[in-house]
Amino acid sequence: MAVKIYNTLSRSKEELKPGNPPLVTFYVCGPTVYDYIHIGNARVFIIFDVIRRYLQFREYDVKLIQNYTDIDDKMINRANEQGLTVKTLADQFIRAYEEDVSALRVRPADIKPKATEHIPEIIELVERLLRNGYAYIADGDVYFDTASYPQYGQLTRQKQDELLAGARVDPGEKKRNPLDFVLWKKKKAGEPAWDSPWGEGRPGWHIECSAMSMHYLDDTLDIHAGGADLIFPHHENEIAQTWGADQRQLARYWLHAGYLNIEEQKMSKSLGNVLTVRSLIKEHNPLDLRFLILSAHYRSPLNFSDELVAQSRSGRLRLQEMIDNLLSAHKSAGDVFGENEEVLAKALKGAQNRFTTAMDDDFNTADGLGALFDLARSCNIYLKEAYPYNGELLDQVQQFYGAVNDVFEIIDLSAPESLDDEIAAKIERREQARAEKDFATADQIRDELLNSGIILEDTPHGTRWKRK
RNA sequence: GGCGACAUAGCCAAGUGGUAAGGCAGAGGACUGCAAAUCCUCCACCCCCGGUUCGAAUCCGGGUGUCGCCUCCA
Repeated sequence: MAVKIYNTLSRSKEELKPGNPPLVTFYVCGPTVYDYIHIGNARVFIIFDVIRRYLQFREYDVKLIQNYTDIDDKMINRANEQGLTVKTLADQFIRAYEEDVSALRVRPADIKPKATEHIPEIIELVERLLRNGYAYIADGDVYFDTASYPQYGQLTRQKQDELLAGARVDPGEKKRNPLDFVLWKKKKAGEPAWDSPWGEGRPGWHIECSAMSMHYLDDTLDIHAGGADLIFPHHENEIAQTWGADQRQLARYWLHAGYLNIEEQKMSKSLGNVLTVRSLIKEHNPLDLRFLILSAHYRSPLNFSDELVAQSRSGRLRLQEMIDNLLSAHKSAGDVFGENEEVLAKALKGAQNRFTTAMDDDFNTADGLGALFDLARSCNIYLKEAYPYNGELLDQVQQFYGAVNDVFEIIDLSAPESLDDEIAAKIERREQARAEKDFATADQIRDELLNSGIILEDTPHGTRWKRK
């Protein structure tokens, strides 16, 4: 069995065949750090985080690069608005990005390059493009000459003349052809700039990803990923640049995450419905947000609303509850192995297979979740029917959820904390009262504990507690 | 105008030829001193019309609808 991924370039699912297995080189287009990230951005970073983790689960050695775009028009405009230097703005929002994304349990990339720290590589790449005849200089700007690259449009699946129909040239640009795009932008007054063979200026947006991925990985990338809106022009342009420089493809597999809508509407500033991660994590558990994002296939459009977060939370808590029960069941585990154990062992095996099959098939996280819920039911039945429990089997189930959670990270697997003596004594006293059928006292203690955030649940095998 | 995606129960959603996973919500029941949790049962003629096939949610054709890209955008 192999991992299959949908390649935007071929518009079909392909078996993942990395250039140098078990290494998988993986480049994700990172944020332009001019503002806080929103939930749409978060979807992209979460899903590629999960894909990265799944590849690791499948024992690939993943090397993840994710850049920061810290110089471009948006950066300059925002810095001017706020009276900051571009550098200060970038530092501020790189920090904010890292805080937000870490709250969402997205693990940091292995390499996090910044455009401004790779100007020499960018200049070198532009020079190569000029040398190879894929670019031209126009009054201090350098443009990629799309006419010199007949395959231009391959990722978008559009012929150049078709693309041309909607293209537009900004006043002040000196392109030969509307499809041409800027590689190096001549300095305007008050803008940050670097010296180059073509005079002072700064890199165009698309060139940085090509330059940095070529710098850190001198071979074709295995996977290049980003949001669906990056297909054109960003990724199309990256492909063209890399080919122009080296006559090779930038990446083998192109992955694109679908859009996230807010209440059925596109998120946009004009609609005023941009939801930042920063504000969302104040009211929602980040694990609920992860669960919501994983509940749909990553290429499908996904809607976002408070109701959907609530649905996700209820479902997620069902898994969390089961895990909590599982952890506390260990206390009374033995080593009997009978019919109940057989049933659960079989369910475990089924879930393991189904999870891997689902995820192997272009990262079908929704089906993967289905596998987790099916097993959860089997576990609940086991915990109800079989007693004493089989410790080894419980371990195996727990390990599976641990491994899977290492990919999805939607539940909290930390060992139950211990109670302080005072509370433990209260629980003890309540047990005593219940044994004597003094339910008034028992209920009073339960209420007391509830007020201090402890929920009690009576099971046939003793009383369990959990935090509210 | 060009290119493309999608349409499955109240809601979310999987399922690419063999009589519809899973979750949320809802109804009934079991368990419980009560509660919580849990379990059991119930809840879909897969947008429409044709076609291919022994057999289609799944393939083909034609509709209808929603959305996206072609312009900065995750």
